Amino acid sequence: MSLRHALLGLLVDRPASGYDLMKLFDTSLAHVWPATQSQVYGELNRLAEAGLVDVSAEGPRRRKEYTITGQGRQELGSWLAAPTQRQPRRSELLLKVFFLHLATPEQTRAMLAEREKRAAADHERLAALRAALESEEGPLTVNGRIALEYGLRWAEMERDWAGWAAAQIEG
Amino acid sequence: MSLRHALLGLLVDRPASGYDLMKLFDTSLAHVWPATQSQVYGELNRLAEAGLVDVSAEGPRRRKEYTITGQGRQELGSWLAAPTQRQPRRSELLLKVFFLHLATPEQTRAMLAEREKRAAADHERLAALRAALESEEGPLTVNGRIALEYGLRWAEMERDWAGWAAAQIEG
DNA sequence: GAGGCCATGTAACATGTTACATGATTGT
DNA sequence: ACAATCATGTAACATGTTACATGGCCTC
Repeated sequence: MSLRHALLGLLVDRPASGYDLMKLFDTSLAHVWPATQSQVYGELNRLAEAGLVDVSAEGPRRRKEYTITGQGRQELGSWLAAPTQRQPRRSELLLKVFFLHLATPEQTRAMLAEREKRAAADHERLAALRAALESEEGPLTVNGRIALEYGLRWAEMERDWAGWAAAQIEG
Repeated sequence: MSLRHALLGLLVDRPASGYDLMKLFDTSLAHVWPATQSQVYGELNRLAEAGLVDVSAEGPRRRKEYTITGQGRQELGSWLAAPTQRQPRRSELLLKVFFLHLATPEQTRAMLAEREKRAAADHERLAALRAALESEEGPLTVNGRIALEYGLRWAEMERDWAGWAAAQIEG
């Protein structure tokens, strides 16, 4: 149900239409919580039905502008305060690791090397981004920096793990 | 489509019924690729229809025993060799981080502290498991150790990140 | 007047969850 | 005979993806 909270969170800043929100999903939220058009428009209707947002204005081209309600803010607040499960419960990578004995050592090492390469590339990309952000000011970038750091540390972890894992493979 | 590959992988070892496979999902694959009964039975029927498995025997209580076919092995092999995307594309944690400015510094620090605590607990649990596994022998545990190490490093990363992030919050 | 952007939606499909339905066989 | 376990499935719902449908408005 987090698409719902993502929409509510975006609507706190200012009222917006589904179209506006879609653009925000495609830009700022693209790497954190991607969403499709159908999802956004559908969820906005459900949100309005549930009283968490209101249609505050109608504009040209059937434009509907949504505003978050008090009930919506409350829902968002309790979501933010609630603890979050750690987890991608399903990992295709680890599933492959589970079946490693079904491939040759060469195949396995190649797979892990590929993974290491990708993680290293991601790490470099994010490190460059962090360097670029360091010169910028403003409280708006604090969140971004914290999220970025997560991605950076994760890529680093995975890169190192893949290297270590390849060394464990015998033969 | 990885449920399909998980089933094929399990069937390489030996033929099995849906019931047998469910038990394997609940034990060995529980943390890597959980699956429900409905999914397993449904996918097995689809797999048989696609010719990737055969019903090799029928037993008491309508038991159907499935065996992987040559085509099934081929499908499994190419899946194992193919590169895997890095990714949980959606992260509820990072979504909350994105909206951190909507909560008070106290709430934010509490949320991050909770996360740190959970990651630390997971880390300890896995470290104990690794220690227990160290005394065991056999090539069957190599995979398990590699997967375990991933979880361990991830928990460590998250624990440290949460501590660092909490320190970034002002006020 | 034509092309591009604004704007909202529906339909079909894939995957996964939860709950329910049904019954056979085995061991005590 | 009764309970536990074996065994397979269906139905309803939630979430997400892809493709398609429809049309208004603005600028050149």
